Amino acid sequence: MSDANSMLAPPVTPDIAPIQNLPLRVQVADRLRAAILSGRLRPGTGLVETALAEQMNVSRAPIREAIQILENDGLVETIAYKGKRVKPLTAREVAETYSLREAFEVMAVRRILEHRTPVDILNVHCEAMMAAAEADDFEALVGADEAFHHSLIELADHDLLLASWKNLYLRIHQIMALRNRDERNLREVAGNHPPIVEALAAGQAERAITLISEHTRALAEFDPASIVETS
Amino acid sequence: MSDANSMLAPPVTPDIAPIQNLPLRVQVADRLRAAILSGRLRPGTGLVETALAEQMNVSRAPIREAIQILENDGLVETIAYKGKRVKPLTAREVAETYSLREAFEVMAVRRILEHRTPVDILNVHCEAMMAAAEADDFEALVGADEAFHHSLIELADHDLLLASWKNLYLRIHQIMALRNRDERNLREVAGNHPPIVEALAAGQAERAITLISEHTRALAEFDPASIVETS
DNA sequence: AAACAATGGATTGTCGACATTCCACAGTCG
DNA sequence: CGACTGTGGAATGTCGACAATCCATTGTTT
Repeated sequence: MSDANSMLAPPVTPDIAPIQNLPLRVQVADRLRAAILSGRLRPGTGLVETALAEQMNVSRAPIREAIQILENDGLVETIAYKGKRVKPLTAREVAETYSLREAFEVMAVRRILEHRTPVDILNVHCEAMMAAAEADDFEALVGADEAFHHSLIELADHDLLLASWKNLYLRIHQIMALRNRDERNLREVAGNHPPIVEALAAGQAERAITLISEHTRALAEFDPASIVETS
Repeated sequence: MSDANSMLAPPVTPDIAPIQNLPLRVQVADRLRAAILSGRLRPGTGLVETALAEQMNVSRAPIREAIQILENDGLVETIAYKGKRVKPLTAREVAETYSLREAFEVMAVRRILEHRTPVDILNVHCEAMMAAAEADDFEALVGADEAFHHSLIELADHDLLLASWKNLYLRIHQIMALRNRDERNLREVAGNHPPIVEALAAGQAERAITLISEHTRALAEFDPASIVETS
């Protein structure tokens, strides 16, 4: 039986997948977050603990904790003794979200240039975007775009910046899911990425910062008004 | 009885002060936060729910929620089924905290200049700092410094930036409480503020950005190594 | 003696029940 | 009619008890 290796060979048998036992609050939070980010739970929707608990067949405790997690994500707000609801999105918040994102991405670019970090990996994502645009695969295009920017922030080698950016990007996910996405414009904007990589690789600070700044602003200007909720 | 005014006159009677009934979790969170920010609860200290519940004479539920609030503040971390503890501070985290703060303050300065926002209010805090320095009142000096920067961010008129800055400043509080503060240097640094206000008032963009950037970096360079925890 | 299994303590995770608070709606008094 | 009062429902807030998990330590087997 002790055939050859002393270490356990990774059992790649697909049958018995790695059984994951996450706390209920995490499972609940993940589900609710996905629902919010996909737009299925629209801003303003009330979240009632007892109802959710019954629907998901768990007690209220994990529901409460899950909702608090989403509150930390900035996706839900609580009004004491009254109720919790998906945080409404005002036009102002949307604008602020994008402007803060711009600041984060500019900061990342600055750090990449200061440290002369290699940026080859960004080309991979650029190519993925091109391929997605060719294949008319809109979802893949959006995914590659996020991967590009995520990598950009990661290259800045700044954990706190990365965490802040991720948190902010949650809301960007939500915004993108809610508005009528104009596929043509987005496809245009996709073409902005390669020049950014070029400027970074060439160490052209001013140009890189200007490009990333304008790129982020372009993303913000799709339709900043189609989100506002009244109820 | 209906003496003169139709509206209820504000009963300034000091006897019956506005009784405030905050949720227990908030009271608990406030207390714990104060303890952490003041350095009484040092990084690495374990937080045991049952112990805290008994000490504070409440059940575990509000304790759990309070700790989760502190987790959102970035002051506490949880290891599932094992324990919760005050988040240890690494030298890297301290450096990242200050560099992100710099980015926030620079962003605020940029916005203030773009909108030509009047900055008179900042002079008030500058004067308060001078007075505190004269009177050798260290606590007041620190307080006025925070008030200055808080006002600076507020003038940027960007709610999301303000919220992010406040959250970040929590950790700066903690850091300042933990390290051996060098009063002389801080008093020197205090003198940096008036030129910033001047540059802002004069609309000198480059100068203002450079000044606020250098000022923030100076704050970071007190003693970036006296914090690290091992336990 | 070394490796493995089991047991116990400590801590968090989850549950169901009860308490508190707020709001809206009715009811009453002027 | 208008304003105040009270009552009910609905939601969150809090509680105490039990379950699940991890880790260290002990015991056992080879």
